[in-house]
This record gives sequence, structure tokens and C-alpha cells, in this order.
Amino acid sequence: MRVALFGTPQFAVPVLEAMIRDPETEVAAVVTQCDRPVGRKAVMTPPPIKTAAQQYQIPVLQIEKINREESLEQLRALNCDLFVTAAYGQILSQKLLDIPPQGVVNVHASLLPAYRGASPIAWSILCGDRETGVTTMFTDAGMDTGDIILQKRIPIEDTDTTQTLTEKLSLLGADLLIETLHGITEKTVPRIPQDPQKATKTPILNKTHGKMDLSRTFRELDCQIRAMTPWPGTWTMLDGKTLKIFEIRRVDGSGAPGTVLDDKLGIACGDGAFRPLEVQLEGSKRMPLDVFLRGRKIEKGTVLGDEK
RNA sequence: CGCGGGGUGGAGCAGUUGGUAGCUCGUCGGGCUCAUAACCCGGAGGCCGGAGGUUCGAGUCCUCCCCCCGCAA
Repeated sequence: MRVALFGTPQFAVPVLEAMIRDPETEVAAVVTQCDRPVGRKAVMTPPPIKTAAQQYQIPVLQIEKINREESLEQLRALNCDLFVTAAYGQILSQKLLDIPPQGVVNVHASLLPAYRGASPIAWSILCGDRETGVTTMFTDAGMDTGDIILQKRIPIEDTDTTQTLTEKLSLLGADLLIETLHGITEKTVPRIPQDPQKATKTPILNKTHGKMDLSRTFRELDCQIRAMTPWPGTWTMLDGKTLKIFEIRRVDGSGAPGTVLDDKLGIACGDGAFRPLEVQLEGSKRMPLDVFLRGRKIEKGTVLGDEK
């Protein structure tokens, strides 16, 4: 089967590699977003999947607006049986979806119909779920609303972050996609409509999702930190400056949320207290707590979280 | 020139109105101890990011440059 893969971030790379390994699949091209300026210095950076595709000598199409007529022409010219999407980043129009005779299959990093949308992995951690998974589905014009083909589940560990879980799910998704492609060839795959009643939609993350509400429980804060790793990070305020907090451990004690309880930055939250293992103050580097405290004394009774 | 914070012994920081550089940790030596990442005593280690300038004298003031970080993208 001749297939084009639409994808952009690292999540799509294992999917590409699995397709290349699969003898029954011919990867006609990788379609991805244009290079974007990244970081403080705005260095133009190619999407991860572009780099990978080039290593395997797969043609790369970087298309600014995918639904334009001229873009559709390029896609028709590929003569594919099927398109696969994996974290591509643009919504496909019905006209585009009609191009490949076998349809368009999407790999989505959640157990649909839960967590449709842009950042399912982070939200499943943020919500405190103990389990998640990947879904393959026939893409339709809506946002992750198409009929479900196959699903695989995995547990969310207490140590998982969006970063670690993304890695796991992309490998799982790669396997599931190959299974799905084989099933499509053999016409043995199911096609299960989603139950709209059970659907939830996740908004794309932004920096405000990283703001800590110190009156929340330890579990909630811990999930938030792991969900916002590696981006956008989690933070509170110390003395008018943002203080990023990277990992927390529960400690004894209690008090008004945000209050510093000891001389080692034990901080009261909604149901007890925690201590950050690593912090980064605005204008400074990220560092382990003990190193941070060596140069800065934070008085017992200081209250974090006040914006000044 | 997007806005802002910062570059001080190995690490993190302090350095008052410009007048011979300090703190915590680490490190080295010694002591105490059954013992220790604990405690006590002592030592080594800094051209204070770089280049100019002001001054009798600059970590501290002015100018330019380099680098790091937060915000914004």
C-alpha cells in the first residue's frame, strides 16, 4: 500500500519509522509544517519528522496551507492509496480527505472519544488519570471525531510526565498503526462510531496552564507539574518574581496555602505540604533545591504565589 | 536594536552613599567520635564577563561589546 504520512513533532517519528520498516507499506512522502523560528535566538528549525525523513531518503513536502487547491494538487500527484496523520498540526478539509481511495487514518494519543484535540497526553496526566492509550481512527472533517478503528491501553505511572508518556505512546501508536494498515488491506478492521456523549475536548496548552494554585492538593499539583513537563513548565511567585518548580515531594506540615513552613522551602498546599526538588528563579538558572538555598535564605512564613 | 533580570574563588549568593572582597556549600589538612553527608579548628583557591572612560582611588559611576536567564513569540 502506498501511503503518505502527515506529521510534525517527535511523536510522529516512530510512526514513520514503523511504516518504513513494514514491508507492506510504501512511504511515498512525508507532509509536514514549514520550518519555524525556535527559541530566544529565533533559529529556523525544521520539524523533527523532516529531519528523520531526510535520513531515510523519503521526499518531504512542507506546505504552508494544506487545504489550498494548489496543495491538493501536490497531494493528488503522490498517487497514494491512503494518508496517515500523526500530530500533523493542520485541520484537513473534506476535499483533501477525499483524495486517497482508502481514506485517511489518524493516530491519536488518547482513548477516544476522551481527550479529542491538541494536547491529549498532558490533559490525561493533568486530570489524574491512571490509564491512557492510543487510538487509530478514520479521519473526518471534525476534530478527532472520526470512527474508531483500534485502541491500545497503557497505565500512567506516578512518575510519568508528558515527555515520557509521549515517548511511550508514540511507540505504541506506531505498532497500532501498522496493525491498522494491515487490517485495512485485509478488510478486517472494525469501524466504531464515537459516542459523542462521552467525548471531551482538550484545549492547546499555553503558559497560564503552568500557574500553580497552591490551595490545591498535593496530588493535583504533582499531576500539573508532570503534565506541564517539558512545556510550559509550572510556576508560582516568590517576591514578585516567577519561580519555576520542576518536581515536588510530599513533606510533613500544614498551613495556609503557599506559606513556607521551614528553612528548606517546605510549602503548604491544600492538603499538607510539599518541597520542590528543583527550582528556577526568574533571571537565574535551573538548579537543585539545596544549591538554590545556599545562596538565598527564604524566611519561614514567607508566602509564595502572591503576584506583586 | 522587542521588554526585563543577571554575569564576584569549584557551586549558589552578599557586597551599604566608590576607599585594599565576604557568606553558605564544596575542597584540602587537623581534631572529636564506635561511626558519619554530623560537629569543632585551620588552610588553599577571585586579574569581581571583556574593552575603554571618569577618579587620588571602581566589584561599586559612564560608554561599547560578549554570554546566560525570565517574559514575549
